[in-house]
Amino acid sequence: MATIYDVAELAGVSPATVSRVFNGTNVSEEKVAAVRNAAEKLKFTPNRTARTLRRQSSEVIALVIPDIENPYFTEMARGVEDVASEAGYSVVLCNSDAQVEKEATYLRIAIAENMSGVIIATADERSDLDGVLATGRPVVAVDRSTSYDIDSVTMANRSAGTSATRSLIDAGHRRIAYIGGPAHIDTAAERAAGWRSVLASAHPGHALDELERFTTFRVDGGRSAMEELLALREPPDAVVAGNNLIGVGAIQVLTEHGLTPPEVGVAVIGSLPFTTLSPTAVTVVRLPARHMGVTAARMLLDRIDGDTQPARTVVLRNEVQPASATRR
Amino acid sequence: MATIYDVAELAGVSPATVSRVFNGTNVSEEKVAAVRNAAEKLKFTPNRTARTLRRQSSEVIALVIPDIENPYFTEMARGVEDVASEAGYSVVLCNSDAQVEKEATYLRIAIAENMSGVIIATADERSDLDGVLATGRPVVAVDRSTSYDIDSVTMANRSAGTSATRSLIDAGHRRIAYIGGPAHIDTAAERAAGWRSVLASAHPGHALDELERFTTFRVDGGRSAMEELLALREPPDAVVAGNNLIGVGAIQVLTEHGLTPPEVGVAVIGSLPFTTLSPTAVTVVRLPARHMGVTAARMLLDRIDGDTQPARTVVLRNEVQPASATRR
DNA sequence: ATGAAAGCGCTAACAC
DNA sequence: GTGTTAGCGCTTTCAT
Repeated sequence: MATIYDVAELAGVSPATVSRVFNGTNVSEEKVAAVRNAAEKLKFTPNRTARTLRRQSSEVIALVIPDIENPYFTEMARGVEDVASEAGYSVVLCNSDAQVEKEATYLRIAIAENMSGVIIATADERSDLDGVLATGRPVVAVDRSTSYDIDSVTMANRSAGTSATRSLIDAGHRRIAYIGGPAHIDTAAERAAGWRSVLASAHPGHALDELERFTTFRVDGGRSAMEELLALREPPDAVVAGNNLIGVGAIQVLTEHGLTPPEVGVAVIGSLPFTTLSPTAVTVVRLPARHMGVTAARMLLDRIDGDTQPARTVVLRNEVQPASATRR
Repeated sequence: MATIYDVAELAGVSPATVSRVFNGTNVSEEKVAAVRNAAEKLKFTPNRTARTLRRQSSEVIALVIPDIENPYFTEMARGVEDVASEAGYSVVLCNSDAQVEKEATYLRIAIAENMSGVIIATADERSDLDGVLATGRPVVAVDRSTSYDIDSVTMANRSAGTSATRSLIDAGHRRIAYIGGPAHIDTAAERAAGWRSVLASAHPGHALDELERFTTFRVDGGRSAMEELLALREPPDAVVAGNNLIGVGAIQVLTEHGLTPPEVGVAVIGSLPFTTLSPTAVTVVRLPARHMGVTAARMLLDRIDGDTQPARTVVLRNEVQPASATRR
């Protein structure tokens, strides 16, 4: 690989001049031309590692998410990527697999590679951001909030829970269960709280506990919880799914039991990825995944550019698409 | 951030010794202890950028895929990631969006960042690997083959096409259409060829052209092609979908027209991601996405370790799951 | 506007 | 086994 020294020699200038040409500072027209020419001839690509070492920062941001196979997060990733690459940054996708240890490893890498910032959907409430923050790098939390005083982009989780539940009530359902992600993740807890509050006021005095299930944010979680609910002496006549994958699992189980929605009512918090269901059968509370990614990326870039205002918290709205609505 | 010099000073040794401790070469027990101690105290993390610059290679591999939102590719990514991280490598996921230009940008970054290798599902037959290959970095092609003489992992695409089509014939369908990805992508062409050959021998003399559709490997591609097919004066009674997303799109349209499978027969090449359909309604030819990623990663690591044998071509088998089979 | 030179943090000869 | 030292390729003062 050619270096700036090779280019400098061929162009008859100093390495510093070559560097300047590639960084857009004051160089005379002729020299610029000479350098570009030489660079072309040698197929020169500036070595980013060297630049990063020298500059102590690289145009790379880390996006740490708990499940790369969940379309919700890949959609978010697209949002991040679009904004970032527009600004000349690359995005490194890191899959923490919802494990704090893996997450920690990736954060360490982000530091060690001099990345300029991190956008993270934390694995857990035990996620440790001390290390990154100590280096002064900006960190933006997405999807889930943290106990740190940092920028965060979340959405109206509680209201997502209430909207989903209400649409089921409006459709005439009475015994409405909730299946959500791990109770210790704030999004899951908030959505459950929304469900609970609606039911509490609709049917005061009814016991809700046996209708509430906390599981993983994955298809198998939705499946097993739905099986449990169906095995109840008095099964629910509707269910709120706490995220897209839980929704898929729940619907799978219902279908297998011959209870295809809307026979049993289903409201999903999150878009049904690649659904093949009739769009009228299920209520969907669409989450602003992409928008979230876009917003987080913008905030992070601001910080990278030196913005020092107090930590901002952005809460995005959701969009309910009741079971009766027409497609798109 | 602390450097090896800081650690060296605190531990009372030379920087070289610190480096040795972190790279597992011969150092006396006491010094190892002293260094680890000092490192701990200073919260020292080796700076990878510097190491990379010095070593001229980094423990990062690039995985370039055309659609990060397609579960097929994320599943593959998981396979790559698992093998890579086991071996101490990180994986950078790059989304080419099926555009040769974006792909080229990422390949340039891979070079400029001294990454040690690339696994790529090319965007196109015009994909240009000259640059990376010229640097001597190993490149492994996955999913799609290339015109370069490099390791590649693909699967039995033609036979996937024939299996899918046969299962439809076995189920009693006669007028079987095919919707596939862009004709210039080899996987799409091969799968179509499989379909064509089965029909040609089953119904010799029948015209196939009007039943064959090439579109994008995305949901909207499947949707529009299915709409076209249904608009035919003599619509098909079954369809082979060339990939998972096309399958989703086709099934969506069929459902919207009240033709829920198996009313119209559907065979999908690729797993239906997060399907909520009854598993008995649709034939699925499962593709070894994860296995493909695993294999490619192993091959790449071999090459990184200096393996110089001639380029290998691995073709993986698929697994047919006919419409009547039970789940999982 | 341009060049000389120092140095980012690490590793790998090379000496001892 | 351990220290000394010379770079890896780039950017950035500081002179000129």
